[in-house]
Amino acid sequence: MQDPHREAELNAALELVFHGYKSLTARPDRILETRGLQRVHHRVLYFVGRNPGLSVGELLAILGVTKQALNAPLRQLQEMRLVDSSPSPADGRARLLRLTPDGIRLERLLTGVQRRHLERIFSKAGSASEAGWRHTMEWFARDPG
Amino acid sequence: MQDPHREAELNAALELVFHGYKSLTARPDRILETRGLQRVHHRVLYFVGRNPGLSVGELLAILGVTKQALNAPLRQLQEMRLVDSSPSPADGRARLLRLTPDGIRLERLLTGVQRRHLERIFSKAGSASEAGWRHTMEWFARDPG
DNA sequence: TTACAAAGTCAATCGCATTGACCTACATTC
DNA sequence: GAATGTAGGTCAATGCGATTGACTTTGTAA
Repeated sequence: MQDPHREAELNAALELVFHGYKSLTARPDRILETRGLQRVHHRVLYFVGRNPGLSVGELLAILGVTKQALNAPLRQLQEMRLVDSSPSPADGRARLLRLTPDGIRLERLLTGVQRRHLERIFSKAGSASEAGWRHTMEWFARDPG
Repeated sequence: MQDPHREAELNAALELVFHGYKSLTARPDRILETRGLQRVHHRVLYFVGRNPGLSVGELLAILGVTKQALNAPLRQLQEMRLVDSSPSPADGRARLLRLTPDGIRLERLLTGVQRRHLERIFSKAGSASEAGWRHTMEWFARDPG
């Protein structure tokens, strides 16, 4: 990092990443708050919504948290009738998770806000820039850090 | 969001943002941990490093936290001789913050890891994709959410 | 039958933030 | 010069999301 101009460009890029993350979660967080829920509940709703019928253990692996961390929020979502669990026919120990109709509605509301936000940004940036954005972001997944 | 294919693309984009944020902080966090420091300390070092001589109140505004939240980490950084504060000549109430030589070294280590990470990704993606990425990300700053 | 695996729960602790209250030092205004 | 206001610092209580550790129940598999 000899070039001070390049260094400034990379600093700006860093701030763009942090700002992007923050602005994508701000709106859903406000909606969650009105229902007494937090970010973790959205994450659960999102992944259960994308993977209906997944087990608790699979969800833990996706979220990368301990079962103790998941316990309270998941129980709360079940008490609120947003998530439903039933024993697996294949393995009676495993509980398979799915969203209830209310859970589907809330998940669509929360994630919909985020998708519309991204859609708005992509449409302003243009499809060529979107392709470059996507191509760049995909390299993150290939870089262990 | 009628088009299921577009919806899946936007979901993928959402996950890319979250993953990018996580992977950019993972390495610095490991370095911080070896010194008994956390994310908040890096944020302070970064902004003091970019804006030497800024006041505590200005730093609070940039970070968007309360003075109580900043108090402990800032004191710790001063005790570790990474940040230095001195009364403003213009206004004796205000404390102006700057990094010490050790603070500059640690800040360059932490942020350097992140810049090299981004640089690696940009060089793999290519400069056209980088331009599209940047152009897209800049729209986040213009969108109130 | 014995051993292992999936899930759930209780307790203690930590990190990072909040609000509220209060203090000192210094500046500004009247 | 006195009163008021501002910058900063600190203590206490609290919330939330996470951790590790220990233990139980239920069901599967060797």
